[in-house]
Amino acid sequence: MSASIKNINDIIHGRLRLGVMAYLSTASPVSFPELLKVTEATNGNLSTHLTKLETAGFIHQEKGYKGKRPQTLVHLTDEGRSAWIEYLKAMRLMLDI
Amino acid sequence: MSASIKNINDIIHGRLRLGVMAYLSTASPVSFPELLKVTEATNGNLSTHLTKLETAGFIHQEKGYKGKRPQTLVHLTDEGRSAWIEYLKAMRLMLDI
DNA sequence: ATTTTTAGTTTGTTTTTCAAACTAGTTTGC
DNA sequence: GCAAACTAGTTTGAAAAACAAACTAAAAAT
Repeated sequence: MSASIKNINDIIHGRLRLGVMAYLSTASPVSFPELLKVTEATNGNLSTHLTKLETAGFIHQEKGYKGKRPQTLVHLTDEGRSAWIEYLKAMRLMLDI
Repeated sequence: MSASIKNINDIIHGRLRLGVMAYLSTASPVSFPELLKVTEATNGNLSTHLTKLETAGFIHQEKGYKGKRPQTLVHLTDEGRSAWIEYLKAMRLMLDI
């Protein structure tokens, strides 16, 4: 079947996580606050979904400091980039675009 | 923001419902059993999601008979087609494809 | 006539999503 | 210098969604 939903990665497909991945695919690393802005998510929600993406191995959260303030930099991993490319392929097929 | 996840219709975006809508966009009406086959969903799951799509006004379930057996034909509504087109637009933008 | 198959729906559990509340430290205003 | 407000997140509990097992109901097959 050409339009198989089986090939859609559910970790990436979730609405907020999709936004994060799409953004990271063009800009990585990105700070937590910047992701907050572009996704318009709440802190808690973003935090949870980043954890999920990290557990899946698609991103890495680098905990550091910017001056004296803590700052988390979110990196797209190689695995994440591969998964993203696969996701795009699957969606193109499914959506016929 | 160009890649806003806000524009992604959540009713359509759900994995199984996305499969249903994608299929219906190229073939409507379609019988319940055929949808079962192409989506590889369980009956209960498909039934639930069709109800959700119908409540949203995106499909219509025509309950009729094929010979003596009951047969549900699932139609994409005009509203459903519009929503699908919007969804495609939003995804193209988001995925940059 | 009993078993199997078709065509679904209902229901209860599991998973996911979400945002309010919380922690911890920093900067700013008085 | 200290109280208030802000930054940067995490934890947690409630609500929603997903899922499949169990059920209903009728037809077809044996």
